[in-house]
Amino acid sequence: MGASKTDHFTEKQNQLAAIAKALGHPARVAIIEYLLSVDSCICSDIVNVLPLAQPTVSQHLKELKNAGIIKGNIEGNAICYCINEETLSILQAFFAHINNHLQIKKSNCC
Amino acid sequence: MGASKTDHFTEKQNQLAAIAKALGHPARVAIIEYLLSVDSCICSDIVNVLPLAQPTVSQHLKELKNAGIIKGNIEGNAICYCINEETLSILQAFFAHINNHLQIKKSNCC
DNA sequence: AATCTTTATCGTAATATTGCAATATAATAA
DNA sequence: TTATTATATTGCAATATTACGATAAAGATT
Repeated sequence: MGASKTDHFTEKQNQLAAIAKALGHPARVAIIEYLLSVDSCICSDIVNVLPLAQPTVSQHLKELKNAGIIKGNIEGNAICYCINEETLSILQAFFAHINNHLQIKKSNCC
Repeated sequence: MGASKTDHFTEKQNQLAAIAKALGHPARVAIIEYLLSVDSCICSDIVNVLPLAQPTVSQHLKELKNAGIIKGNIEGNAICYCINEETLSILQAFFAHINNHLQIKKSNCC
């Protein structure tokens, strides 16, 4: 088929997968890292930083925005992008949950 | 094109993206959650738990294994899968890094 | 107004992913 | 040996992703 069977999974599972998926491209990781490295969150030169054409960068930004990982405000001529902590905290909570379980189990069969 | 331009990004960025990508499917999130819920890591019935055909589950397990998120040992007739903490800790470190930077900045322009 | 700058959208080609039936492999049980 | 059980592989169809040139949209500058 090609389409994921999202209906058969829980909302939480789909939500986690969607966030992880949005981070699942080096360009989008690079965008996040760049947003972190810049003092302000005005990022009008993000295209010049990435080794990709402007429409491609725009597409990646759109996906990060759709996943709720970044927020974008119109700031005159440019767009002001910054990281949405709330969304990333969902993934963080997932990892905390994993760690918690692994510590309880400590099953070293592998 | 369709292929990601991995050459133009750092190894770290590609590594983070690969791990996130592997988690970027609800079935694979469900597999991780199931591995956590089971006391032992002998998971011979993982196919019955997921709403997908056996070859599809096998494919998802392969991807998690390729990304280093799970480890699998042959255990007689079945396969013993369990979570690889090391790999997930890479993503955790990334999030810790993000949080650290966001706390330093506290730029609320969005 | 005319131009520049920045970002978004459209269209399209190349490639990747998802899912499953059919089949293969390999260890166990009868 | 002949099932049985558990997992992997192959092949293929449907769909999604990635990338970019061309073009559009919208505010800023001259």
